[in-house]
Amino acid sequence: MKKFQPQNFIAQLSVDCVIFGYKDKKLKVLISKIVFGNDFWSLPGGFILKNEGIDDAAKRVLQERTSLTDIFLEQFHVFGNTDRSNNDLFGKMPETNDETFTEKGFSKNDFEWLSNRFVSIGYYALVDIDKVKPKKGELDECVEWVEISELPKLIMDHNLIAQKALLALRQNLDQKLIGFNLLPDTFTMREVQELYEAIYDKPFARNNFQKKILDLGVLERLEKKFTGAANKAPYLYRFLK
Amino acid sequence: MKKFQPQNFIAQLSVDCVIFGYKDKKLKVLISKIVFGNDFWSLPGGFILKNEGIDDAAKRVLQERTSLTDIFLEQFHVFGNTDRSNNDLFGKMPETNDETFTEKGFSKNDFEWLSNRFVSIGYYALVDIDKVKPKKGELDECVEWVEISELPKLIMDHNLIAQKALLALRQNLDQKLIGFNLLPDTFTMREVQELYEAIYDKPFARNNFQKKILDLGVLERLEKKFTGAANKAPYLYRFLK
DNA sequence: TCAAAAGTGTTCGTAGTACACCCATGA
DNA sequence: TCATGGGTGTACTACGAACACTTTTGA
Repeated sequence: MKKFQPQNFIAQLSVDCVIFGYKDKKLKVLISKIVFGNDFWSLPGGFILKNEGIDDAAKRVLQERTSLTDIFLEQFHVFGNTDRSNNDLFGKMPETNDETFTEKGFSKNDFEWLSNRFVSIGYYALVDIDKVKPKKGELDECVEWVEISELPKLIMDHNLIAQKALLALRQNLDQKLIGFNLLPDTFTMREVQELYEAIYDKPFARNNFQKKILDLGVLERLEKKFTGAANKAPYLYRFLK
Repeated sequence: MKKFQPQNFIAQLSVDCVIFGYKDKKLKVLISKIVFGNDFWSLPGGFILKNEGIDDAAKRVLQERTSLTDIFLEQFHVFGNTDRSNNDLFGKMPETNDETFTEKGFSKNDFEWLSNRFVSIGYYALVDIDKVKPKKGELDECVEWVEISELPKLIMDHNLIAQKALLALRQNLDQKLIGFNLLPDTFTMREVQELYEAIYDKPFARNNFQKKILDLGVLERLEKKFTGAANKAPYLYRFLK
């Protein structure tokens, strides 16, 4: 079994990922409960190998949790306040509870390394939630999708990171046409609209929204989707390119 | 005299600043010739103290070069490819030319530290160029204002960093009203327009530009400025807040 | 025949663009 | 009186917002 080896990583520099998914008309974020302590939740994060690009490090973190390659991924902000340390969480642990961390294959040195102050590069990722089977990482107890508006208290400034990620997503959604990464391969116009409403947390006018999206010229209209409901069947669309 | 002490800094993490100034209708960037080697130019950069926020580190780098506090400053991108190292520049130097670096107060260890691979946080800053007396930093031979379109070859990916900074500046100019940081306290509308034209590298229609800027509601109209030229005297403006 | 939801068209107001005109200034 | 550059007004266009109307579907 592979062990966590801090000496392979750049010290005091980390990557934290805000992985967005969309389900049941809700925008969700993947969070993980960390393996030490009780009920500490965090964003999926990781460290950067000494000979690894930062984007590659983020991809590795994502792949570890989602098993997906080829994910839309973008850095959006660096968090570098001096109070960014896990000292409270990790630092005191060796004295208080020696057996819990040694039995999990971590040494005192590992804890000291982890309890340093870290500068963290924030990434956000957009995934088709149905293609993901969440998988826990090396330092995770478990991982879970949580609605963005119902995030629990996360460690350090991770709640702030998630908020900033949402703002970055909103800013880039229109100009970069990245929202379709959150949808399945085919979808109705209503589904696109509900996605946008979930992201911006505000309603859009149906007809104007349809016009705006179609005018982008990036959707292909496919056959109609008969839902069995007593109303006109909507078209299915596919994202081009 | 204070000596460069790598052990005080976070390893493999740096800050690079693109300091924008405006003069003679040209957008300029402050670059520095580094103290080692021949004719190696770089963006003003520095490192982050182990107990220093990243914004504070960038401020320190700026203050070192410009003697200004209270500068508009914003991170815009992290550069973290694996090929980001000064190995070519610093790594071979100890063997080839021992006396040049020791006489300047640097040790072999310093060079090894510097020749590592670095992840660098890019900041851009906007200053009133007339308020700046460029001052060289600890690792600088000299510093100089250079027109952005006439930058020489810089070390590593610093040319790319400067280009990305310009794009970030353009993106934020309108929505954040930051351009006035580049101008003196009072200015004419023509000067604002010429600044915008320098930044976007394209002409604007005079009347529409005036309307757009005044509609922002952030300028105060002062007395007229009589230049002695044979034409109507323009108003002077001041940026509010 | 009806309700529900989809698709499409029309109008209105605003913001940006292009064009035109007048004014102040000093030679 | 003239050239130069500054200030302002008007018409055209594009885009989004608000409103209205028609069509399809299965009960």
